[in-house]
Amino acid sequence: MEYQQTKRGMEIPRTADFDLAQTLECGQCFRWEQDGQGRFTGFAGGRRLSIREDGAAGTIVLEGIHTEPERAFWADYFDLALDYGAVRQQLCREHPDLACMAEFAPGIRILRQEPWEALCTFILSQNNNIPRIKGIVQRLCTNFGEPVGEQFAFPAPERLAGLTVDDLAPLRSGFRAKYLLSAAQLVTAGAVDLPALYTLPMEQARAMLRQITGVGAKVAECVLLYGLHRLEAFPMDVWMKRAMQAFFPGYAPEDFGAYAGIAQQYLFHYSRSHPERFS
DNA sequence: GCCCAGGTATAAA
DNA sequence: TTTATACATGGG
Repeated sequence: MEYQQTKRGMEIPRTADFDLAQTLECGQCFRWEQDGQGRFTGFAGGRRLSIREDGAAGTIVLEGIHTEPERAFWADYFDLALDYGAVRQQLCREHPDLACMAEFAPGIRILRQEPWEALCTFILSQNNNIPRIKGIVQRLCTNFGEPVGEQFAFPAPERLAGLTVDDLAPLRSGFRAKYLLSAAQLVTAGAVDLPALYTLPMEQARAMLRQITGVGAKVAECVLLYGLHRLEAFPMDVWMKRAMQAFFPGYAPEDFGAYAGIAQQYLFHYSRSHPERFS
């Protein structure tokens, strides 16, 4: 996706392929907040960003982004190199029943988040709601992360590996605290090799993640999709199982191919928009 | 107060 | 291999 540089920062076209709210509020990330005017401020990779739509200019503005390394970082984070419009068309062509569903989240993009942060946040997400997950993640950063300007970076696994459940009490994360420690310990010890997950065959990658206590099928799939950008991953929860049975009987996730994760998002948002069809 | 959250570990069928 | 329950906590 092309961009232009202006006084305000980096600007990219506001097309149907990139919707900030759909992308940042869909439950794939937990460190973005919207102010009253549609401006999202978030934190990733030790960097802070405010991003908003400018309807008049027809652009999405990455405010204050003026250097090449910053541009490169956020272009990668928002996955600007992938043509989501083309992917959407391909998916809808191969699976016609997806066409009407894609209308409910056409501008969603799969962020390239850091694997460790995604692992932790999806462990925290289980049997939980987004507002509270955000609160726990914020307390995790302020209590154990390195200060970066006025914010705090996400704490490294080594920082957490030596802690106890009692140490994590300030997070108020409940039963998930012990899961967080299991993840930190296995990652620090090397039993869970996060960089290897980028290229390992999916089944091996899943098995590696599931060594962690508290990482089941759903969390492992979320980590692979949202943390490793393995777009063939297909997080399967109760809703998704019902949606699959209702609309794609006999389908397996892998039938959606290399972009199953994006198809999953269309299906998920569609099913959430039509709860009456699943009662 | 009550219900529930994009689950998982564990113990029974 | 499938089905029930506890789990910690707090948002709505």
